[in-house]
Order: sequence, then C-alpha cells, then structure tokens
Amino acid sequence: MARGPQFQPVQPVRAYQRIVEQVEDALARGDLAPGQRLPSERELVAQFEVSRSTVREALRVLESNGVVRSRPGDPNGPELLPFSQSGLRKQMVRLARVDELTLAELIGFRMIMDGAAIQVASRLRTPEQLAEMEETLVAMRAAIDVDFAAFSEADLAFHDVIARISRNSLIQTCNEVVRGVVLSLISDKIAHAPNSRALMQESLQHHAEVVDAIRAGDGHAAARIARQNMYDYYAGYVPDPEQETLRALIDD
Amino acid sequence: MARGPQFQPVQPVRAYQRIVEQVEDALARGDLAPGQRLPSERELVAQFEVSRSTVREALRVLESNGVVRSRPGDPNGPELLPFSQSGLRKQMVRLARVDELTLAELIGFRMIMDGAAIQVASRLRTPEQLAEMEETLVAMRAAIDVDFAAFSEADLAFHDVIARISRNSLIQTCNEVVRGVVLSLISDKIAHAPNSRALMQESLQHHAEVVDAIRAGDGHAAARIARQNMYDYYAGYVPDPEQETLRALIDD
DNA sequence: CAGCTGTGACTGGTCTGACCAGTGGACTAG
DNA sequence: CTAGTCCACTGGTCAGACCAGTCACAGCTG
Repeated sequence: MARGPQFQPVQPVRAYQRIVEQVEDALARGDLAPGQRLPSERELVAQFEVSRSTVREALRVLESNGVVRSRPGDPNGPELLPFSQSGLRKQMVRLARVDELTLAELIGFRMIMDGAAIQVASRLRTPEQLAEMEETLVAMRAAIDVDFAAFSEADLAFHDVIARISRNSLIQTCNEVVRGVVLSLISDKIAHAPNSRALMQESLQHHAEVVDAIRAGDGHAAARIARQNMYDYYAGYVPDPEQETLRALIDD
Repeated sequence: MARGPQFQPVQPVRAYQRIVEQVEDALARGDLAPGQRLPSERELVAQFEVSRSTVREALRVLESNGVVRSRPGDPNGPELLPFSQSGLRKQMVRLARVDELTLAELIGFRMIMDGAAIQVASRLRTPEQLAEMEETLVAMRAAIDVDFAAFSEADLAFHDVIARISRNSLIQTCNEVVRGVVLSLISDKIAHAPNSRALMQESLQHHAEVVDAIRAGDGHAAARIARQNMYDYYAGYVPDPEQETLRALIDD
C-alpha cells in the first residue's frame, strides 16, 4: 500500500465560475470595494471575452451570494454590496428547513446561545449599555398593550442589545436566525393563545429579572433565568420526551 | 398620522427566482428529496415555460447554494444534493475574509457551543457512549505520531461524538462549520509551529480531563475544562484586546 | 437664473436558436 | 454473459435579438 501523492478529484471549471472568482478575489484584495459599481453586462462581456449568458450566470451567482445587486436600467451597472450576514442567514434557514430540525433542537440552541450571551454581557456591560437594556424593557412593557407582533419586536431589540454587548456578531446572527425560524413555526399559536397577554407579562417579568441579575453582576443567575424563561415560554409546544432534554439545559 | 396598511417596498420578481423558489419549496415540502434528479434543462424549459437562459440562471443559483449539481452529459439531469455544510462554511469564510467576523468571535462561538454540548452530554451520556469517547481519545493519541492533519481529524471525531450525545444536530453542525472555518484560517500556523507536537499532547491531555469529568458526571467542570482547552489552543492567534473577551467566556 | 420636463441612450431581463465536447445507456459482436 | 461500440442526449457556451424600464441631460418654461 504505497502512499503516493494525494490526488484530488478534478472537476471541470466553468467559465462563469472563473468570473465569480475573479470578482470575489478583487473584492478580497481590495481592488473592488462595496459601493462601487461593476461595469455593465455588455462591458463585462468584452472584458472577460465570454458571451453574455456566461457573464449573467456569474452575476446570478454573485447576486445569490449577496455580493452584488443588479437593477434593470441602472446606467451605473451592478452595485457591489457591503458585506452582510444575510447570506449566512439564508444558509441557516435552509439548514433549518431541509435538515428537519425539531423545535426542541431550535429552542435548545437558543437557550444555550442566549444564556451564554447574557452571561458574557453581564461581565462586559458598561453603565450606558445597562441603561440601554432598561430602555428596551420599557418598550416591551408598552408593546404589550399593542399586539403580539409589537411585543415580539421589542423582545428582539432586547436580545439584540445583549448580543451586541457580548461582542460576538456570530452569536447575534445565529440567535436572530433561529429565533426567526422558531417564531415562524409557532407564532400563530402564541398570538392566538387565549392567555397571550399573560404570557407576555410573564415574559416581561422574566426579562426584568435578567436585567436585575446583570445589574448585580451575577451572570450565572442571569443566564439561568434567561434559559428558564425561554423554557417556560416555548416548552409547551415541544413533545414531552424532548422537554426533558431541554430541562437538562436550564441548570448548569 | 393615520397608521394605514403597512406597505412593503416592492421589487420585481425575476423569472429565475420563481424557479428557484419552486424547487426549494418542493424540497422543503418533501416533494423532492436529495438523491433524486431534476429533469434536464430542456425539459425544465417546457415545464416552466421559460427560455433555457432563465432555467440555467436558476440552476446556477441553486448550484451555488449547494442544492443541486449539474454535470455535463449526464442523461439523468441535475442531481439534488443532500444538505451540506459547504454553503454555511462558504458564507462564514467570506465574512471572515473581510473581517466581518473576527477569529475571536469564531473561537468564542466554539467555546460556548462546545462547552454547552459537553455539559449536556455529561448528563445524557450512556455507558456505551462514554466508551465511545474513550476510543476517540486512543485514536487521538495514535494520531499524534502521524501528523497534524491526522490529529485534527481525530479531534473532529471526538467533538462529533459529543455533539451526537447532546442530541442537537444544530449544535453539531454549527460546531463543525465554525471549526472548519477556524482551521482554514490558522491551520498552517499550527501545523508549522515548532512545538506542534507539544501542543497536540497538551490538547490530548485536556481532552482526557474532559472525559474524566464527564465520567464523574460533573458537566460543570467538563465544560470549563473544554473552554479552557480551546482558549489555550487558539488564544495565541487572537489579538490581545480580544483575548480578554475570550477569557470572560472560560469561567461560568 | 432655477426648476421642470421630455427624450434618448443604455441598462438588465428574457427569448430563440445554434454548436460543441462529453456522458452513459442501449445495442451489438464475440 | 461479457466487452466493446455507438449515438441520442446532456450541459456549457455562444451570437444576436427584443422589450420595458431607468437615468442623465438637453432644452423648455417660469
């Protein structure tokens, strides 16, 4: 069993892929920057010396990856977009939809992420950021009198602040994405629950306790309360056997 | 300020986008499954009643998202792929390349996720699964004498077992993806470090301690050791100011 | 002079039709 | 039943065309 050179499977490189690579490389090198424009399709045809179909396929790929945006009629050509996490978000949504994640997995994930973020935040937060958190609490209280959508939005703002304080945008993105998926699965049930107002009030109460713990600098307690809150909030929609797995996440 | 109906900005929907949507929806609904084949491009032209350019642009988008793969000459048509992490990875790498994600964020994310998974695993693990973990330790020890790549692979197997025990495939996937991204960023430096062998040995030692703690049922300690290990392993590659943020993650 | 408007060059979106190299299943010869 | 040949069909690429829409600008209006 002589161990020869490690050959790689070779697949043909399509013309449009090379265009994509060239654009992305130029972007990574800084030769192109977000906000700038790409030449028009017909101009690219001339520069790359390929047909318009090929150029367009490359542009479609770039567009789907959130690198550029083409608008018909724009004389300035396709726009190079600022880097955003929307592509990452799209992929995660796909993961959630295709991989048949259970609600329990999604909620468990959030319990972990949100708990961790809160724990870190309670250590790193400045007084100003604490005040910011308290403002979002006020907004949540006001939103209860509007409707569930408003409350949900205010809740999102709260978690946003937390994630920002924890200085980890990856946590923030993952949290937002998973939160969105969870809500898309069960927001109807929650909104139409007869006791939805009571649920919101309880959730607000829990959030306030979290902030109290953060103010006291007890990240441990803050995280635990947050996980408990999430469990109380969502566990009812999870099948019994999986509830136990979730309960294992509450304590630490 | 009458609050009328909430209008949304309307952007034209391209024909190829609708094709992408239809395919993805069919996939999400289960009407299409990975492994199956899509009709040939010319057949799709007939079904969607659009031109081949449009069909092809849709296929390029799907291909770039990791949904299908087209091979020239294949009479069976484009293949529907199982979900893979490559899309997620690609997006993260993209963000990491332009500093939208820092190494510290990626590592912090792993510390949290891996720690949480280990904590849950120490509660849910069966004796058989504990044995499985110990096997991966043996494999890691053996791999030290081969090279860094082998060690890295064995390390991956360890974390795989952990994630599986924690019964949360979302954690598992995220962990693997981020791990891959981190390695792609710094594996060179680690592999060529003069003390790479010592690093591997130390890492193995830490892993063994984690397993010990899991065996003892002390998930708390296990998670802490795991985070400490990850910090020791990677912190050297992180700029000083961000190291502090990471240290905040170690304790709980 | 400022402001509005009409116009036209040009954009991206889509379509048609064509050619090529390569694939793989069916068919054939052994 | 196997080994080899062949060809229908595939995806990749190209060329050229039309359309609706956009934006910059020239020219008109006040």
